[in-house]
Amino acid sequence: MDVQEYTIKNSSFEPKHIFECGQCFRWNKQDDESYLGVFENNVMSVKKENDTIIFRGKCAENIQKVCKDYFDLNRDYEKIKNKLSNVDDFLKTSIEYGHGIRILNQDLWECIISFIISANNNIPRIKKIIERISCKFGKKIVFDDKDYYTFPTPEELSNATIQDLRDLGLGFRDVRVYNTTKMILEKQVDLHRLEELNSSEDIREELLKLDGVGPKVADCIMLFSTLKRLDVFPIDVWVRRVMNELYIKAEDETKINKKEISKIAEEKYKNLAGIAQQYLFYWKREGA
DNA sequence: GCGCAGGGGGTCG
DNA sequence: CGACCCCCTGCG
Repeated sequence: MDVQEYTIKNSSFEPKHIFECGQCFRWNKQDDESYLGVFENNVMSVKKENDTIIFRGKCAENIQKVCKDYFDLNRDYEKIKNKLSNVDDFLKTSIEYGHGIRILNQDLWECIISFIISANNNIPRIKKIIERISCKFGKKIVFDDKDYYTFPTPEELSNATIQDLRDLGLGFRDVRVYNTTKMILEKQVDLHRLEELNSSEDIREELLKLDGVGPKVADCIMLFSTLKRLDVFPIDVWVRRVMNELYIKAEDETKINKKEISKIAEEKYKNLAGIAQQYLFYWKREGA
């Protein structure tokens, strides 16, 4: 397909907030402040000019449909923000700071592998590893005379040996990615069935079977992928830090029980805990 | 500038 | 609870 364009006006859409709140790894800021990314079989540029969002890209389907799905455009974030702002002033402040955040509907498989790679790792390196995996095992898409590469399908990634993965810089995560790819390909964990499960607990239980997927990674996968479990509350070092500062105030935050944090999140944020997490995370990491 | 510790979106045994 | 591969970052 050719290059397509689509524009919208939306008060809850800020490219910087969306792409730098830590949910995705393949969007990069360009010189003109736009963001360029590859997702599924699409390459896209997203630019905000005044109050208009301009999407321009090479898409496998109609760009409007692609954007609505991926950017979660049918969800009313104004309503969500109003609701969460009433919880307390901390959250209200963080929402004002990251008012343009949206939780993307990312490909489940890509999310699984990406967050396995994120374990005990830093973001610049995570991004580079994912880029190298895509270049080596994904499919090429040409956009504006430049080459881009899709994230490989399970079949495509199954061509990688453990040594291939090690050479791409995965470190000790090579075996985890290798095993998980195999498990998914052999349907020891069936991703299609996962989409049909109702309770987050049931989904988490399945995801935890995958090598390299622990509680934190499982929660990220559930929140940031098409599984869209907005009720889960991934707890990493940053969230632990901010929750301690705001509510718990323990001397040594590393000693806080995760259950204590989960309980507070559930009580305060209820079924929107995951979105609240993103506002808090972004606020803490970027700003305050 | 360069070299060297410190530590990172956690998970596993 | 310690190790884990790599390398990104900060400081001397």
